[in-house]
Amino acid sequence: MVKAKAESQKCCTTSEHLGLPDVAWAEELAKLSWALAHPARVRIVRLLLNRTSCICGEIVEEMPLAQSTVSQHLKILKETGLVQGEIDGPRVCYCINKDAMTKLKNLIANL
Amino acid sequence: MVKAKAESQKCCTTSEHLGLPDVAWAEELAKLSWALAHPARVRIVRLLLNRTSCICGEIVEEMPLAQSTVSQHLKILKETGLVQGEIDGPRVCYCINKDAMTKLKNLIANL
DNA sequence: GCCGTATATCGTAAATCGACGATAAGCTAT
DNA sequence: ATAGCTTATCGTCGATTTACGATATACGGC
Repeated sequence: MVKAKAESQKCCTTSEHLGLPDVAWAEELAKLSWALAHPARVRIVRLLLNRTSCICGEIVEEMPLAQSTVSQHLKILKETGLVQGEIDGPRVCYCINKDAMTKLKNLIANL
Repeated sequence: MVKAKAESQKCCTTSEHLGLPDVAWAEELAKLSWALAHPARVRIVRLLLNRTSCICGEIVEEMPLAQSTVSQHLKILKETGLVQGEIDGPRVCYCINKDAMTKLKNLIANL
């Protein structure tokens, strides 16, 4: 995801976004956009938004993908912060991280 | 980008988004998100939004990337429809496609 | 303890991405 | 038409993504 190298380059402009310098801001938005850059992940997010919470197994059932593949997509969504999962006995309950969702929406809306 | 196979699977829910069935909607959003899933492309979009128009050469100068690499990113942005370029003599003038931009913002806002 | 269920991780293979330099293609002016 | 500038495309390479099955891990119940 091309981290670092941020300070060695000029910004496109001097404008700032949500308090971030341009380069960091671009990376922030790119990271969140990337989380939604696959139809499966979009559908997972959509699913979670509909239900407010959802155990992993339900997600797998809704998707035409193997369990391990879905688990990988969930991992990506967790890493970007859009989704969080908490352990509930033998299963895992996933839900949307509303703060991250809001941040994404703001970043896009203020483009 | 996992095309096709759309009709053989149930939707996550019966809800619809901007008139699209869930699967097509997910692919649409994923495609647009993917366009912004790289910091360089985010910065290009940002640059074009600031200036209302910009020749290719200016974009290249602002980016710490080779001309061919920038050209590839521009190609991706054109393919997703976010950006359009019109030929102006020996150079190419790029600008944002406001319709596509609006669509992206709506898709994200209505998530 | 041991078993069954649920989820994560590993290992692997194919496809795609992202970067670059080199080269082609398009236009203008001489 | 040739020369020069601008942009696109090609070819290549390494890194990353995406997918899967197989395996490991974690938990609750017997």
